[in-house]
Amino acid sequence: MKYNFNEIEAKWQKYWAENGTFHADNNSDKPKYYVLDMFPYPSGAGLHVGHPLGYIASDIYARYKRHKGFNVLHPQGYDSFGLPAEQYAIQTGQHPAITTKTNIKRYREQLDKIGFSFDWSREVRTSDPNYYKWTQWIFIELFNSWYNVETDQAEPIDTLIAKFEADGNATVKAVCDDDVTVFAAAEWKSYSPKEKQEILLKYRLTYLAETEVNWCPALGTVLANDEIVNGVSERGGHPVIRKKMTQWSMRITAYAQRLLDGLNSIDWPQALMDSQTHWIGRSQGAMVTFKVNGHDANIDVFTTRPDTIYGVSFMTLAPEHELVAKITTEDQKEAVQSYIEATSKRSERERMADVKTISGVFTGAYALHPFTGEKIQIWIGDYVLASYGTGAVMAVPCGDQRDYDFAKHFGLEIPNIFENVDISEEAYAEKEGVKIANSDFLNGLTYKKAMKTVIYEMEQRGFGKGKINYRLRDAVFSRQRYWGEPFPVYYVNGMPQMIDIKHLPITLPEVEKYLPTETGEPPLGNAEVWAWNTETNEVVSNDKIDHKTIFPLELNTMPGWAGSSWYFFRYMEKALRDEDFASAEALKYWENVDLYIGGSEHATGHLLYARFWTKFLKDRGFVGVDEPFKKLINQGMILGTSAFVNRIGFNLVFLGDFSKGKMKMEAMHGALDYLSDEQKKEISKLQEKYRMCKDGFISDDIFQYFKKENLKNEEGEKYRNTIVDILLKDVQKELKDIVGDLDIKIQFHPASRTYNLYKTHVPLEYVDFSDVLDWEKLSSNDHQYKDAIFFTNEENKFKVSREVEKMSKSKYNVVNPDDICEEYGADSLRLFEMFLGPLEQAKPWNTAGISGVFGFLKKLWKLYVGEEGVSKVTDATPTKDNLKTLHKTIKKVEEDIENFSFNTSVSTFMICVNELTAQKCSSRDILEPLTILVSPYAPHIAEELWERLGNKGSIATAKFPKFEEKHLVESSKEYPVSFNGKMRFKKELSLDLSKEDIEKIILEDERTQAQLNGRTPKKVIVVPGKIINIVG
RNA sequence: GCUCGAGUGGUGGAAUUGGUAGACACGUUGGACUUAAAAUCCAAUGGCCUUUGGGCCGUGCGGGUUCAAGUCCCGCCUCGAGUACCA
Repeated sequence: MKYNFNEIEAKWQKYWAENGTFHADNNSDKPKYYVLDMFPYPSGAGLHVGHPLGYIASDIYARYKRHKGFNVLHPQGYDSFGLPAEQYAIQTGQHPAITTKTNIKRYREQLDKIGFSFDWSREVRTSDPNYYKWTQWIFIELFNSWYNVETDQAEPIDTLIAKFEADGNATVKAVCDDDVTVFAAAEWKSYSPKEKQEILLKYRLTYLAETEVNWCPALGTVLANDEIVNGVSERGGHPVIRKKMTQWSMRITAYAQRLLDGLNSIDWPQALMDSQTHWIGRSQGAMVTFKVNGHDANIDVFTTRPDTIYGVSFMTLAPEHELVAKITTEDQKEAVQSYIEATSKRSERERMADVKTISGVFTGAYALHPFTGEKIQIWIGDYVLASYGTGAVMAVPCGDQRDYDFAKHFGLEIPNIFENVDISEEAYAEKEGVKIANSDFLNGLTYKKAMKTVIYEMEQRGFGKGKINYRLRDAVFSRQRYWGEPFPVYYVNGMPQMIDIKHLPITLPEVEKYLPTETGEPPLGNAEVWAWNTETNEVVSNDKIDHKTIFPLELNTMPGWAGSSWYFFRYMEKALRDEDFASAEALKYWENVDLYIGGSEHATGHLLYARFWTKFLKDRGFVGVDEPFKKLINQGMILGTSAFVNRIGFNLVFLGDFSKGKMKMEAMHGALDYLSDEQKKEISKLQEKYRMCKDGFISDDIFQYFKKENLKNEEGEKYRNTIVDILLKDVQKELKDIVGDLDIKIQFHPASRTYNLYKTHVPLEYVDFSDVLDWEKLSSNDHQYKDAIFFTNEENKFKVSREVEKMSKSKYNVVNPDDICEEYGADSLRLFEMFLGPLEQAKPWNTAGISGVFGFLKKLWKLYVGEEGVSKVTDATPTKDNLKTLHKTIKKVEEDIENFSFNTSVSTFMICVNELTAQKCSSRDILEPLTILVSPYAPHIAEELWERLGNKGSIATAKFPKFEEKHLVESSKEYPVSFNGKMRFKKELSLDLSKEDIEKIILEDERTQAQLNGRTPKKVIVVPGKIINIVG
């Protein structure tokens, strides 16, 4: 009987769904294990073969853990808020909720076909109001919290208010805005409620503040730092400018150190931890205050090298620095003004691309060196970033290359404060290996000692102190978008008010248009019913706003990362609840995610924010763990193999182009005068047509030849003319149909001597395995190729060229898993995706190899099932070889799964089945355990064979076979015998033999004698059980 | 520029603590079965030489350590990923 995968897979998928086979239990005697995938964004394009790679890996692990006796939680859901749904809505007017629902349905169908062991009963959708109710709840809790530095954790805001009431804020150690002023308890009590709220906002973990944000005009929204790549938006690649706006922010900086420390307790890829470490960017140094000469103003600078303070010869401020306007002298005003204007015009990207150009301007003002009291010039320059540190630097040109270059460029002094160091060419930026000189009390000290000494001195004298600075910025939390979580916030007198938790969720209002309003407000500005009635506690129509009991609601929505920052906790509960996001028992039982699999692109976004929220929830006692994901694996991207056609483009123009006034009269012989208007029109059409189809496509083999030989040489010229001739012939023929015998010549424009070569993606469906393009089908189906000319090779075939790149719709290189499931089955797809290579590695998709795993499954099937569907399995006692094969496989597969080396276990299965087939093994004692081994990888066929073996119910929790060493114990070994490290022959020897015995036997072997050819070996190395090496 | 990772047959990739390089597949070639195709099975398959015994070369390049190096050390080259004036 044939291996009928379609039938088997449908049967078992139905069985699993009907029996709830993979529903996890929150009470169990078994140890728990939580396996999670990064949940997908349900895009309109559906799943491609790259998506399931990580899901297959985690599914194998989840199924393996079930066999190993764990109570496994393996949920799945959808990150269903987001930009693409909204942009689709803008284009089509379709409500994002509807497109999202459609997309989710499609995703679910595709996922189900692959046979994942997901517990769908716990499904999460971030756009579901019953889910985002709790996202809103977390936001409120963040608002109602502050970060106490003394206890090093978040606390309810009430404890802060209590401190204010008792002692004012002087003794409070909190992470807060820089601009808080000191007040006493009495003052606090005298403040109006509004003043109190304004002060508290500076302490809250989520706060509303006017800050410089990344504004993306094209997307009409602000973006967080991690959403910007190379100075442009991650989505769409639009320019981003800096703009001052009032926005919600998350005080993630309060957690900088804990986010850094936490990395030591988790098992994540080094590269990922490195990028988080770098993103957080801890640097240790000092904050130093410089007085501005003649002004009542100070410039604070952060430096990692306070030891070089005597090398300071000027200061540089960012052009945006707030003091610039104040301190600039009358003489320099114009120069400074025009410099600031020039830099502000440059986009972030331009500034980054152009790091070599040194620019800056002197403000005319001077600072006073805190130790020497010397006057030092204050400059502005755009190499100083407003967003890092204090936006100002103390320039030490002898010790910092940027300061050095700046000083050189503007002819500033470069004092040397290092012993025996040449700074005539470049700065000396090393910390170690040098002693400080010309620095008063620091002379002769090394870096470490000088640091300690100078910080101590500065603290004593009161103009500086040791400080740790982080690169990490607070995260902007507002988005000017429609399709996101609405804030549970309304405004009274411009002050934000939280809606009481018991009235959540505040659901997204209906709007007519999803674009921002004309006044620049977010799309929620289009909502007509978007005001909060504080008496009835409901959302009411905007026209009722009276600012007494009915107030306007927040118009921004939350960013994409809000819903994904806590979803892993939601899965711990069986269903959505009214009273909490998950019960305390469920949270306690499941703790955190044991294994998390997903892409590395979330390194500084999702994975950082999720850690931040988890730590916050832990501080406030809502969850019991400090880190959300214990172990994390990044799956590599599956790349698509795109197909290109090479295009050679000529400028095909009529001599005498009367429509463009480019006529060459001598070529015309006045012939045009005889043309009727009708004919002129026809000729115009013809021109238009051939302007449109000025392309010749060249088969790749010919193209490669020309690339090598160049079209300009003689051979190339000949070919070029051939193309031209073919084109010409067509044009002439058509022209003749119009003008009859009139003498109108068609030629190529002189410009056609130049030609362009370029590539165009073609859909993969027109290309076969041997890269041959069905160009006839392509040109008849695809309008843009309708009039194209394809130049084929000698065999009259057209070959495309190939390139490996990221799968995307626009590149026509997307491969859909449904087709594979249909043709080879889900088990083949699963095995094949694993067999492609190591999980973490990026790899191109190439379907050619799928027949290998498919063939394996057929062989596996044939081991159990005979021609007529009769079971081949017998109760025969397994042979020694049978047992050896089985146990070898158990050992390897177990090791491989534990090491996430799924590709090698697929080969192990192949070897095992090949061997058992050769051994004609039919023994149940071998085949039954083998079924369990295969089950995590190819669950459908495993279930079917398990049933055919006479077992009742699912194989899912069958006990993983136990490896027994005794079956692998050998009495002899075929030793490789090497001479000077090169293997020459093999000899079967008993493992009982001593080193001496082995040496003796080997030296007596005639092949050894032949190799030695009379020489005496200098040395004989015998590693028992491994190798023999003879030197000499 | 900096940080990290990777370079192995025609292709994807194996190779435990330094111990038989190329497992397992794909592809290719030849063969069996078949009217034919598909499917299946068998054999060969790193390169070069060969008197058919075998020999030489071979894991990006150049050195080194070692009885033994894809694996360890030093210096380069190439590719990929991340990051980008971080004071």
